[in-house]
Amino acid sequence: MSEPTTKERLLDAAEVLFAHQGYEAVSIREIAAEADVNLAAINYHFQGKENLYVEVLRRCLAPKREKLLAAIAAVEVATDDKPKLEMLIRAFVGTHIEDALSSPHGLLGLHLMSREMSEPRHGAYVLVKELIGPVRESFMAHIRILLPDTDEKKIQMIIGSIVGQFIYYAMYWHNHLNMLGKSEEVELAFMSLGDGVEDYMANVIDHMTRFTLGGIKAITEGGDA
Amino acid sequence: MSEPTTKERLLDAAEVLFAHQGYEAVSIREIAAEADVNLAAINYHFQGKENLYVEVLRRCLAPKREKLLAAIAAVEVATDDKPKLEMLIRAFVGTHIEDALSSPHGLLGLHLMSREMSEPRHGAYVLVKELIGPVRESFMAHIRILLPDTDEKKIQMIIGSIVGQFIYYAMYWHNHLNMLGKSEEVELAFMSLGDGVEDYMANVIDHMTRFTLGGIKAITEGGDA
DNA sequence: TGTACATCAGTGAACGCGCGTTCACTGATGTAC
DNA sequence: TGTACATCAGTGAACGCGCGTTCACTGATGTAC
Repeated sequence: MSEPTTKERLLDAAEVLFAHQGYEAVSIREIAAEADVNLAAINYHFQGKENLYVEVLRRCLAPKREKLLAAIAAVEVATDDKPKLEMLIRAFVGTHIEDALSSPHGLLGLHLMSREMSEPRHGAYVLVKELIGPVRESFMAHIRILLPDTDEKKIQMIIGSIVGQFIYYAMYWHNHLNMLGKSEEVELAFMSLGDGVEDYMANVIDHMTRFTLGGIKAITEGGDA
Repeated sequence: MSEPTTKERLLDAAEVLFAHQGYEAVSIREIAAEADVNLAAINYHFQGKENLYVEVLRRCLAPKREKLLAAIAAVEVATDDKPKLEMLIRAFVGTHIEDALSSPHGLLGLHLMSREMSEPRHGAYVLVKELIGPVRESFMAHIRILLPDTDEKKIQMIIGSIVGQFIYYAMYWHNHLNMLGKSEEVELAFMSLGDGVEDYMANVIDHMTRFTLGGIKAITEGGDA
């Protein structure tokens, strides 16, 4: 492949920095230095820091959306003799976790979702809605079919419980990585983290799938209230 | 009561601002203006913005810890003919949610926990460990007794699932409030929010208790893996 | 083929602003002798 | 009781710094005639 253009190098550098430190904590001087590019090039190519951020997000949320939609759709065509609800939950949770922990792209997307959750600032959150919204719709549609007698409110709460969990578990891993570098005397580790990222992901996916299925069962089988 | 001192007014103003906007987004000029106090008074009384933040946190996390420890302890002395696990979960989740949504104190504490989760910056997170750590220990000890044959790893994951959920639900409400003011055309509302904060809290506590109990059942009754 | 002009990627230096912080100061209250 | 000094809460103005952004510019490539 040919060597990346200035614009691409800026996007690459910005992605890593934003993913690890968040929007405000990164200065465009850092980004320019990391990309080995002139400071003014950022404004030349992106007309400002904000817009660079949006472009970085667009570039990392789009593949995430495709992966998730594909994973959800794959459940549809699976053989009928397996419990579809479990497959659906595992596909949704697994794809999210793996995407978030396997690449800076994924980490950034997650960081953003988490960030927008606690402070929905700039136009960035419109992007989140735009790119992640369809995934949510698709997932909800499948859940509705698999849990036909469950009212909308319960379904929304179930999804809230799932999203809350995986954001927490993914952020937990992310912090673990960050803390390793700083090596202060304090330990963040509430949970043991398993043996490497592969091990951690497998544990989390398995736990979340079982826990969530149990939760759904408890929510849907009782009387409505 | 006597009129609050300059120091107290600074703490009060800083608490509200930090709780709603986070640490970096608030300038000490805003705080001083809101407290109707001279700018330099912040450094006179607190030797810097960072330390003011820490003092605000200390003031709001300490009562939170006491409430939570009391709620957990209350389960211990309850009559024996009720399911203790459900009481414990409900007490933990309910106290957290109610504290977080009923006062700026609580909201700030939650915001911090969430913030430290995604970016464990300054010494503030040491405070979180110090003040919230004992709550976690107490909760875990009770869980261990109620689920005697469950290994430590599973218990840690269960707590992760609980904490992830309530941070998500509390932040969701918080964002809802923030968005109301801005009134952009976009809607944040993935979930319907119920009729006021009382209604929302009741719904969330009920949902989370049932969902979590179901999840715990599913995790603990199957074979180990 | 040669000249004139337009477009475009990239550059170096500076600008203006808001930030947290500092400093010399005031005026009131308390304390020692 | 009176004087001298120390302590303390609070003040107004300025400082230095890093930030995102702007501006005039260069040099290379493409296009028209």
